[in-house]
Amino acid sequence: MATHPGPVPAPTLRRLPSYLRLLRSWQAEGRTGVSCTHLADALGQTATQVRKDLACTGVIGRPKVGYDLPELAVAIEKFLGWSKTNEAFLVGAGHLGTALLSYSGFKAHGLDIVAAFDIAPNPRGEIGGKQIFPMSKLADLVRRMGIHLGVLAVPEAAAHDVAQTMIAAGIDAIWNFTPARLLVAPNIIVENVDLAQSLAVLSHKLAEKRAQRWQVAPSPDPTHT
Amino acid sequence: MATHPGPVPAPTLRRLPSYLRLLRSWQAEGRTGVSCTHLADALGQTATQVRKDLACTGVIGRPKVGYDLPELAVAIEKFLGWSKTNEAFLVGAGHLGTALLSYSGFKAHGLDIVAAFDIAPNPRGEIGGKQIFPMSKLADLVRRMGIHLGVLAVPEAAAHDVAQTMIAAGIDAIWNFTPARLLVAPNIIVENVDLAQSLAVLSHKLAEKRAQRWQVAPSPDPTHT
DNA sequence: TAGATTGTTAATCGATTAACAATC
DNA sequence: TAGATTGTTAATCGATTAACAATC
Repeated sequence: MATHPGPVPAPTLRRLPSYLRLLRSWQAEGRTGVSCTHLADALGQTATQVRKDLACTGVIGRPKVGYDLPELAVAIEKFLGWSKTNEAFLVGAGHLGTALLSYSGFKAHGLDIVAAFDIAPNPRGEIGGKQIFPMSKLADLVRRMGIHLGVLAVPEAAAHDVAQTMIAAGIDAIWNFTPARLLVAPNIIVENVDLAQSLAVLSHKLAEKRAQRWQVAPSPDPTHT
Repeated sequence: MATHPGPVPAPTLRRLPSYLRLLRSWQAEGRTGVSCTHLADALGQTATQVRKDLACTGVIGRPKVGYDLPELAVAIEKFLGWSKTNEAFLVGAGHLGTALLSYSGFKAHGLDIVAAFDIAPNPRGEIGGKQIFPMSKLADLVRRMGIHLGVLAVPEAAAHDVAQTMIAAGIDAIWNFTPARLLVAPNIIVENVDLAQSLAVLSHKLAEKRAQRWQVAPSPDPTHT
């Protein structure tokens, strides 16, 4: 490991999945090597940034040649913590919970939702091959199965109470799909999937575009008259 | 408007929804005024940052008093483009599409999904009160209803083709829930909801925590022996 | 009034980009 | 070899934080 570790910038962490995704798709096409320029071109970024981002994985590239593709892919996965599987419990088997339970792509990202909980579990008791338990069983099963991660997909009004229940049972980290901002102890990890944030960016851009459309016609450019 | 506009930093844009959310909840409790300190304390940020973020709304606060709460809330909504409703079509009425169609919270954020499309529309033809049409009707309805925004919730493999179909039909902006990175013309707005990115942050933190746990016991601190 | 809070300018911090020697 | 690409250091850029005069 050439570079001393140090804390990895959050933007780097958020870009790594896109590199990995591309590497895996190229690997499927039979490629065995890759350079920063390849990655940068495909993602609309600079080669320097890609190179710096990849440094945190500890993989050493060779001048003129680039990186060994499979080695790099494995190193990114390892760095992200995707080579070890995190078993998780999901709470809230509504529409969104059902979608998350049914999505098969998480296992490639080190996530395995092993069971779900709901105040009113569906009588058939199963979604996407995962069993649905009543909330009353949560604490006991968290302990017995040594679960550290909870996926929160309940209605907003229940978010805080359910999060407290999860934490009391021993859950360490919460992937929060509700709009609620959870107030938790500093040793608890919370990662919010905030659709409002995403909508803010999207609709502000849309509003700007709308404004531009109206601005073009009204005032004819004086330099051309 | 005291400050000249200029482009708003993206981080500011992403923080505005959290201010608005808090303001609305305080408004429901009957408060009528608010200071940057209140907001900052509640959100674990600095008052200076809140003040600078709010500047883009054009609302003027009064020293010692703070801001008029309803005025500020309305101004943020206006700035984000949430006071005008964007009508959208959703494509892909699977589990995730169903969840998005059924969620009632989007209307507060200027989004109204008015209909959905699928290659194999459910025979009952309706989810969350929204009609489901076959894909073949998409282009015609986009034009007739003047739709600018598409919500993409199809399987990854179909993402690119469906996006092209949307754009060809006249859609301007895509809220992309698939893991695919869409290659589109620069005038098309794409906002990705990237769960892999979110999982990267989450599982890297979990991996770090796991590593810390093992590092504590093995090497006893030499300064205490 | 005095103290709290504003708007804004200057200083700091962190991340991105550019430059470049080393090298396969 | 010559040219492309690496790892790393320095320069730039942008966002956050600190400082402070103005003021209700």
